[in-house]
Amino acid sequence: MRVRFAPSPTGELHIGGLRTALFNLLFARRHCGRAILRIDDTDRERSREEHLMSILESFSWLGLTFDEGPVQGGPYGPYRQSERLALYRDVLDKLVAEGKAYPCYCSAETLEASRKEQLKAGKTPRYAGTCRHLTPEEHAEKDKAGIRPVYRLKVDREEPLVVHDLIRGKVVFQPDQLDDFVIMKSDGTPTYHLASVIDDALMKITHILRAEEHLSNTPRHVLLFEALGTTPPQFAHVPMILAKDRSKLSKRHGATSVEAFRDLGYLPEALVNYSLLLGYAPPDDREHFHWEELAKTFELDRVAKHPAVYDTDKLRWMNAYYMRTLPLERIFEEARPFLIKAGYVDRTFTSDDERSLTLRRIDAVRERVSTLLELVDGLAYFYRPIQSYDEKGVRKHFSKPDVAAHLRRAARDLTALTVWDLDSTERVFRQTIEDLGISGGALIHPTRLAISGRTVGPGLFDIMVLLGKDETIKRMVEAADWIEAHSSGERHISVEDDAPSSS
RNA sequence: GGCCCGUUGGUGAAGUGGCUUAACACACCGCCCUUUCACGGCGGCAUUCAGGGGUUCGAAUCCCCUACGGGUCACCA
Repeated sequence: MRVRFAPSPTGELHIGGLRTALFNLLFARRHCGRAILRIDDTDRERSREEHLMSILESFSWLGLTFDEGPVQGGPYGPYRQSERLALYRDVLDKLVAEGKAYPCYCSAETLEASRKEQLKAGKTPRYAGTCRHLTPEEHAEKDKAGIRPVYRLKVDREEPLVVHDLIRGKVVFQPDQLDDFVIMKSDGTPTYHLASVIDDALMKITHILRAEEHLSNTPRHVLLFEALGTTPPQFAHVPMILAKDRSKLSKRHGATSVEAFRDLGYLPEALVNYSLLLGYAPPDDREHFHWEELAKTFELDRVAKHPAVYDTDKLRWMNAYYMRTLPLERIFEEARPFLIKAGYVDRTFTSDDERSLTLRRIDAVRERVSTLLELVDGLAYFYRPIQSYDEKGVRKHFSKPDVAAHLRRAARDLTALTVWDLDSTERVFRQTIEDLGISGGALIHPTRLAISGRTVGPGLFDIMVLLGKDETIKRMVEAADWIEAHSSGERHISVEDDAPSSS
């Protein structure tokens, strides 16, 4: 059992491509077969080396590996079609010699005109077969005139062509829909149809799992396999992925490639796991799993026939799950480039202490964010002075009469501490609250705002410990200064007091 | 326009003739937990399976038609 995923390097790895690749990998694992990665780069104009690199990098980042492919090689290489061009020529020559293919000199304009006409008449555009019966003399004449021909496959099918799709069931195509299609372009490179079929045959592919957009191409491929004297493999066409408005997912909908989601701070585990939930229903209610785990029970008949809408809300939820459950080191590894970019950490840590402190800070913040980008944001106040205090927080927590004094008092009490940990900070802080005779919230909330600038975040004492004694006290005093500086003049804002006030 | 595929809630979906007064998850709305946020827990959210006809004792599940959505008709893959 052999399957292949065959992207063309004309762009980054698309989110739909990822899922198709995943299904191939799953299917191969399930049946102890081999998964092949093949690069279909016969389009000289649009194929780019950088895109190939980007696709390979995406797979490696996702932790997905194929059994054979351009990087690891294999017995059926090379795995880039651009390196197999001679092969296709040989096959074409053979087809021509056998009378199964012929050169066509029709101009693009003529063909286009004919196509338009047929379309207008409500018919399926088909090639008229003009060049089919050209004599050798006429060939020579055209060649001499410098016309570079394309080659077409001679199609004489009269019976309906039936495809037994493993996902869709029986699909019938009528012979009047088929025509002599182009298999070799005038520049000597094969069309997708030719190259793909030759390689699938040569690479002994047994099952083709690909996107639904290829369903209509399948009859052509079956015809080619037959012309080659090979039995066609089995086909399975997976449904497409749509955007929220039910149209085809495109750039205007935001991120559509693996790379783009990576830049937005999504984790490979989440991207892969979520992709698997689209158009596929695991046998049980579990939603979190590694793809290799799902492979154990993977069945094509559980793949949906209808397209699915990509729901980034659910992706976020999935990502948040992995943010808080993956090993801390894993999160750190993925967060690192983001932290460096933000300037919070160096490429190389100056000390182990600094590294472990960063790890602890990440651990405190990660369970309340959904993406790595949000993680970086949630870490900001540990690495940067406070830019501003949350506005709503100021109204709510900085406007009460004695806050500044309370903050100073708490700062002073904390200064006495020699051991700066969770227990001691909380003990002293609670004592201050008691001494002041106020409610816990009346001091906790202003302090949180003072040292983080925010009203939300990890537990207050966690923040204190992770921020360090000096910085904590400094920020409390600064906040007290700030409050006093901003409370002069008209300061009769009556604030809705939800915390029971002092006695 | 021809051909092909599809249609269960805002979204992903379970469901393959009676066990369904349609699972589960995301989102949303309440409540609880909590110094905040998040996590977690509990509850609410489709009188109905695009619409209409049939078949059947019985249909979301089988058949037909209509509507809608998508794919494809390239010297792109």
